[in-house]
Amino acid sequence: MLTERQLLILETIIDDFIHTAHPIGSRAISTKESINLSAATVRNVMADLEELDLLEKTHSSSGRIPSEKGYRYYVDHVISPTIKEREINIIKNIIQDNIIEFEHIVQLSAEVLSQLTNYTTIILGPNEVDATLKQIQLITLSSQTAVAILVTSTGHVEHKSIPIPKGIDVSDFEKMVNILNDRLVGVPIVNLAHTLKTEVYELMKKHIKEYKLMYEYIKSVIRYDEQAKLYVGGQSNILIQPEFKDVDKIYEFFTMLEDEAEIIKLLANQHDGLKVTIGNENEIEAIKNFTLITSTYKLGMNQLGTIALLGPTRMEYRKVITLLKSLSNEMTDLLYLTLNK
Amino acid sequence: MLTERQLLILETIIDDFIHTAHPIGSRAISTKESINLSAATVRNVMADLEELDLLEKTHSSSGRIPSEKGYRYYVDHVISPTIKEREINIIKNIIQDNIIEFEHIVQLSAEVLSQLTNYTTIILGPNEVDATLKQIQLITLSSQTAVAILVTSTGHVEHKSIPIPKGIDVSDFEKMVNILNDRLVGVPIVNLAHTLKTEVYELMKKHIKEYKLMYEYIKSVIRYDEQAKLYVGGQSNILIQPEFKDVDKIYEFFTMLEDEAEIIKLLANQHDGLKVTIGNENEIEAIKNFTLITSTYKLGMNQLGTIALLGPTRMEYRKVITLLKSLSNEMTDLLYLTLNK
DNA sequence: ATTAGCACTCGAAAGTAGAGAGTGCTAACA
DNA sequence: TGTTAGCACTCTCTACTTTCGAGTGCTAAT
Repeated sequence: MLTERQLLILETIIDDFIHTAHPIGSRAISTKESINLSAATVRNVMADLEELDLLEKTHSSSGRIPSEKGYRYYVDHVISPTIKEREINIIKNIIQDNIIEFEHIVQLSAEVLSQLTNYTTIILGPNEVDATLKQIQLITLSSQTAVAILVTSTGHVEHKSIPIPKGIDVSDFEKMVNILNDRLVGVPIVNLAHTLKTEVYELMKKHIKEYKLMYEYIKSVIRYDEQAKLYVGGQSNILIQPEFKDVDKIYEFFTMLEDEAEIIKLLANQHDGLKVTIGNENEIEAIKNFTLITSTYKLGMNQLGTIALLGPTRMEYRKVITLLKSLSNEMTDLLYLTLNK
Repeated sequence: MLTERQLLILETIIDDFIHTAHPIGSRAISTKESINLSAATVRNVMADLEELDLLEKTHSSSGRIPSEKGYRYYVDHVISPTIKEREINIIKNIIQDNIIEFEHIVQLSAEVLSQLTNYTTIILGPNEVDATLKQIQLITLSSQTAVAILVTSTGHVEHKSIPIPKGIDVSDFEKMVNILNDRLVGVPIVNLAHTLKTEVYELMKKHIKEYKLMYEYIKSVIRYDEQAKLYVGGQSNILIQPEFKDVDKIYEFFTMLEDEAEIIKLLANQHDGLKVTIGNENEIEAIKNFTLITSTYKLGMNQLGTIALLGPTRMEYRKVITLLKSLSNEMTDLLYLTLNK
């Protein structure tokens, strides 16, 4: 357990470093209003904190910077969320003024969040595992092309244009749509293929001429795109941070962001609530120099998605955590309001 | 008009510079197999080409680099598209193996193009000005929320989730959908609002209880999102280019890419066919250091979209132009095949 | 326990020197 | 007359050195 003095100095150093990105010396701390100690005394405390692995030096005679453990301590013990009403209101207003389209809200939130924080925002869109099929439609555009549209109970719309194989009679299409709507509506998205095989196939045999061909066709239609919607906002913000002087680092960062599969994996596994992962605590190699803060937003009992902020370990934790918490609450409320009443 | 020798040397210098990004000296040119001249002679020719503003020096005793005018000359006079079958086949195969969803094809093409060229690809999706409404649907998710789905004749699907205002009777919804499908199908997308007002409004008066409320509601539904689909691929590729040593430049570039409105403006105004815009020929300040190559792809008579490549003025023009031409042809063919037969 | 003083360390910035690539010009050559 | 070899000159790039200052740890005094 740290003494009060140690805690005060640790906090002051981290706060300072978060804003300057330069190592903090003992003199700079001792001149602070809140601290009535000489530089020498501060040096002693700093040495203690270094002994505890909460601070580091970049070289033998440099000032101190926080270690990852230091940040962790700071996040766990020091931060008392000071709510910045102004910024939260910005988000509230923007969201409420734009109740138009669900996915639009998510995107917008990402942008606003990124602007307010100057970090990169990643939003993993609604996870549809619990959704059921609300309606399915096949619309023929020409004798050779059709558009398939699937609507889920959560209001998500999936569509594909697919060429109609030769041999399938257009008149069979309507029959088919009726059968599908009769049998598949209400079925969980993830079970569609299975239900098609067990329940619908026999029916098709009776009513559809080229039922084998049609079956293969429908199978490809309902193959639900597992791929979650990913939205990344404010990528360029990361370039403002002074730790990105190096083009190699920038390249690494952007390449990482382009690997959607990896990011989805990263975000999909987050548990409920807010989580801060600092530096090497991250499992993915490419972001071991970053801090990732994730927060989930929900609809009723079903987890829907994840909002994340990605920035240097030197992050404005206080501000960011407050904002993120408030945003995911706001979105949860809003989605609940929009979709569930 | 340039002499044959001048042309040869200009071409050789540009070719070289495109790959090395370093100023080219006279000796380097004279040792080339294709050139049987001494360095001194080459120097004389180079001085002539500089006089013509086709080459530049970075400082008084440096080698030469192409000027923007030089690139322009190179693009207009020198390039004889040497088709790289291998790369074109890569694109062909990828496109043909994935005839699933129209927008998917566009995205995929952007990715492949970016990988093959190492530049940033921007694709401006289908411009739907000539499309007509194929079908409209309103699906109620709950007593308070509905999803509206619009399908166009080109197979484009637009959807929105919209809260149902209090006062609208759910039973009126079906009537409404019937009226809409009866009267709006076949109407050009851009005229929907007008037709709704002139033709549908009167009908609504007769059949719908809260027709005023419903009218406002439907109006918001059919407000077609003009916003074209923009897809940017391979952003990080630009970082490979040696001219991007400078973080400021990188920042400028990415900020520009994030300004979608600006980019859409840039690409939407392109005429048919392939167009190369070098450096200061670009109207937008932020890309005056870049070359933009655009190519349109079409469906029948209607222009559909624009594919663009953005890279340093030192660009592999030969390769890029060939690829882009072939890709837009390929996409034109494919879309024609998919949507129009 | 706290602080002032001091010698020491290290990195960042500025200055210096030399090497190398390239040019333009002149004079010789085919 | 067009081409080439030779040479002095220019400018950048790199490596090395020097200097400066911020910061530390230790010791001794308060």
